[in-house]
Amino acid sequence: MEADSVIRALSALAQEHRLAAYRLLVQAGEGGIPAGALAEQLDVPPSSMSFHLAQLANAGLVTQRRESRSIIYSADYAAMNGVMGYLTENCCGGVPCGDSTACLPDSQRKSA
Amino acid sequence: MEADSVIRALSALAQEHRLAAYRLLVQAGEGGIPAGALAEQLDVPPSSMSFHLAQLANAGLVTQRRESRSIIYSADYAAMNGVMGYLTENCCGGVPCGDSTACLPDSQRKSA
DNA sequence: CCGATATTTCTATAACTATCGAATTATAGA
DNA sequence: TCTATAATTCGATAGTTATAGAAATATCGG
Repeated sequence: MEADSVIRALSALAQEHRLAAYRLLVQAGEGGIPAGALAEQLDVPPSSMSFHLAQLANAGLVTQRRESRSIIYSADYAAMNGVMGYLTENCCGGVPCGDSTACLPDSQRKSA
Repeated sequence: MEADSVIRALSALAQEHRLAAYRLLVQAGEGGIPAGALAEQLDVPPSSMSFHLAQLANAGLVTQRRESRSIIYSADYAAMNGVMGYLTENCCGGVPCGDSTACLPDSQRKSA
């Protein structure tokens, strides 16, 4: 992962409504949440929500799929892990440290 | 950790020079790096670097200490871990997942 | 105290970002 | 096709952030 895409991801998350939406999506898992439901839960007008979701999608943090009239957003865990890995890379001056940052939905988990 | 301080931390990191500076500090460990050395390594004018370091400090991501004429900045690992924990909280819809995000310098490590 | 070094604060300007109503596009059911 | 629902794009405005030179502050050695 390179600096530029990490910056886009961090910028995307650095906003009240987007951070809140993203966390709901992270917690929702693979099923995702439709745009309208996010707008309602966060009490943000649909056009604003759409703007924010577009930023998250553009940053690669979420994916979208149409399902009938709804557009369902879900968190992309790989992107999140990439960002966290970038931040902790070679941390602590070479001292070994427990920086295993990993969060995967069931389907992407390596069978142990 | 609450939303507001996480947003400040993410905003602080969502900028080319600050992200680069922060990573150098993360890698430098507890010894830290003086402001001038960061400005030089990143090829940023001192006044701009100072502005950016102030943002990182304000977000709680770095600490500063004076040492003779220099001001030495170091990464605050606890803050970084707080941010990552906030992002991954309750991830993956309740499915247990390896989201142990932790990065500590030697001195803050719990003796196992 | 003086000159040199290290860094910050001030100031102005340019560029970017958020907001949200209105208009538009896409889908579904009768 | 008509109507309702779901979401996005457009457009104007307000607010925030980055930039970097010049001036100010702090520290050190002699």
